[in-house]
Amino acid sequence: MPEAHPLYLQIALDSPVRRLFDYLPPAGVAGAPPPGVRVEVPFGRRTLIGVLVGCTTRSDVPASRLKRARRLLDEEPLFDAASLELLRFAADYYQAPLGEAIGAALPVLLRQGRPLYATETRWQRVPDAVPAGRLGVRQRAVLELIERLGPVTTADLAGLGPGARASARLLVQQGVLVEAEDRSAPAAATVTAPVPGPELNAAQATAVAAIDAALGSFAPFLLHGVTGSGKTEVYLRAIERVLARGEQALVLVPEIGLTPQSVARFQARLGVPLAMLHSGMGDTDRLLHWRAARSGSAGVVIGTRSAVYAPLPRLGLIVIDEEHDSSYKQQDGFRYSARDLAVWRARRLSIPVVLGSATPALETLANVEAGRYARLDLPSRAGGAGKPATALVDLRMHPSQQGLAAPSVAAMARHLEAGGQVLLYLNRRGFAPTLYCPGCGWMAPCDNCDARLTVHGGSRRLVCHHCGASQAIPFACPRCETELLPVGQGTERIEESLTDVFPGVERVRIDRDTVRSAAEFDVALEKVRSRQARILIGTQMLAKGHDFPDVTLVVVLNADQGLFGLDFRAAERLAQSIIQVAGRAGRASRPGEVLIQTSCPDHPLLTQLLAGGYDAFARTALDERRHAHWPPYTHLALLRAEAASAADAQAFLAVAANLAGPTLPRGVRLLGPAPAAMERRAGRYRAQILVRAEGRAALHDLLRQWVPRLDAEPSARRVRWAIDVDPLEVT
DNA sequence: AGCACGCCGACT
DNA sequence: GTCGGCGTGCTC
Repeated sequence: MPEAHPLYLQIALDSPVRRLFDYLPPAGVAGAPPPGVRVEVPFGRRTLIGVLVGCTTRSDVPASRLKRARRLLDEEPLFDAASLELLRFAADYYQAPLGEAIGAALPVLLRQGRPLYATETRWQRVPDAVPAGRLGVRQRAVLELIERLGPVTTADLAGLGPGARASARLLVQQGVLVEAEDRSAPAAATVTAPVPGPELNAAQATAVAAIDAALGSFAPFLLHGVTGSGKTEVYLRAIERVLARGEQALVLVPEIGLTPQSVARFQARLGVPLAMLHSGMGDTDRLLHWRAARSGSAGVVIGTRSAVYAPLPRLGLIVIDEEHDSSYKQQDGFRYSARDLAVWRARRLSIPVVLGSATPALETLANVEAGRYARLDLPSRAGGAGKPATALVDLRMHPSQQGLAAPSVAAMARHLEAGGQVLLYLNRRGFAPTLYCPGCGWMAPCDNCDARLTVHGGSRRLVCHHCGASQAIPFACPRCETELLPVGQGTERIEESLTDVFPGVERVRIDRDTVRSAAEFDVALEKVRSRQARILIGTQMLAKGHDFPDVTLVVVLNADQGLFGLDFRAAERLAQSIIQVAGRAGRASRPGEVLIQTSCPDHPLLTQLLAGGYDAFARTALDERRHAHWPPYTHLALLRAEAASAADAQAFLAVAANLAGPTLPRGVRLLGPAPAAMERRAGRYRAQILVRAEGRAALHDLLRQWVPRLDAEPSARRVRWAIDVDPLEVT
């Protein structure tokens, strides 16, 4: 019978083609399946699994070229309407194919076609079917078991010993048994008695009350509290209220912050089943936890960036811990900000969202300033530890000896003498950042990048921190044969020089070279906690999340690196690092001390930070941003291109600039095309156009016309290009 | 992104 | 003669 109305399925496919694809419904499917179900379709010469996002009776593609979908994989949608809307918004906002956004939201195994629900195989008799030939012992045993119990599961068969499953399969082949996949009952949720939390201080109680009063409506909060002020306790109390209403909570944490200990703390305090979503988990685990979130059996989901898409049928609160953390922005492929999408999701669902940080992003502070977010302050450190005394060490007056100025060494001696631990922070790994020839001025360059090679002593190699290339350290200058000199300080060199400065004092270095896995991190942390190590040397890794209760002195070895960064966010990042790393000091009863080594002690950023803390710094920095027309007072998108030749990349961007149109939307400007700060990287030449807009709507008006034109542009195929909306780095 | 087709160099 | 290099083009 011919169909009365043609019905086409609009399918989102995880393919870089920024388009939906129309298909005829699978054979035997009548009516419109619900959006959100997975569909297996032929695509070119391959078979892909996509997600149905809508049905239509008209298609731009001639009917003769439409293929028929193979089959539906689901009876019910994987995403509810609100989740699908979030994904549509994300794809539109970040100019990504919807299929790519959906791909980010789905566990790998579901993308590969694994069933939505956990299933269990059951075997049962085919009525009246008789075995064709003689049966083996094991096959008879299987049939007898089914005679007694009815349909049996794998677990039942296991009692018959090994090989019972194979026997059952043989019987299926003979037509005596049939095999069915049944939805298995979800594993019983483990519920423990909640452990009561500590007494709240006044500020904490106020914060909890404010969040509690907002439950059931959209209300964004900035929970601003210094390290150790008890933000987590506020999250926990707020989540308790949410759970009491029969709702679920979503907690986003930075990549490094999701440790078994922090999950265990949530689990113990709340006493509800908790799902965890983390990129480090195996595919099977991820699927199990995703299912627990979707079924509602998990009361709380705690996860990193991609957990913002977790399916939560009764979501009542979102928490974003360390909201300023850059790991919330995906830096490749589908470049979304989990923090910003979380706020959007909260608005869509009319629920509160809590952004916690000791060093909020300037964007977030601007939202507070504009009255869009309510601010909740946790001023004092829980446990009453005082603010650390912070001072600058002027490197012009006290030249550093192997990275350490005399006042820093004296302070270290004092704190070690008093039984404290010392933390040295230097955001530069390796032995020395340059290998220099005093004879002719040559500095070992990377062959593939516009960068110098870093000297690594441990491996006795020169390593490029941008492309990963490495080579043996040359014995002498290749140009003039003079003996070469490592110049500058890396964490490795600092650690080595401490042998002379503090002989016999045990130390531990924590950076990507010494700590490659979570297990190694735990070993290093244990050395610190057990006080076996007295001095810690480390990079950014040390500034995030982990507490070092016995550290009483923090030395920031080189603040100058961040003072003159090319990126407009360099100062913000430096201030955040300093405050975060300083927060590691003096957590216990002992007062902490922080020293910041710099050649520019008069730099306003540093003086502001010292005199008025992060808030004072932020006010100044926001003023500067306003005057310089940077975010959060403007909105950015970055079109990056890279190609084997500099000319190709530049040529494409010149075409791209023209494609933006003779008249740009009001308030929109194109800055560039210009070469990237490091033009050559990993052997490819990079260039970019920065789009700056007064208003977000105007920016997106441009992007929605521009990006499809770039897609259609033939010369675009000669380069790799990508668009980054709200980029974190613009250099 | 895959996966084809297609048109020019070094090997059995 | 053909194996295979990666340029160009398409996927409902």
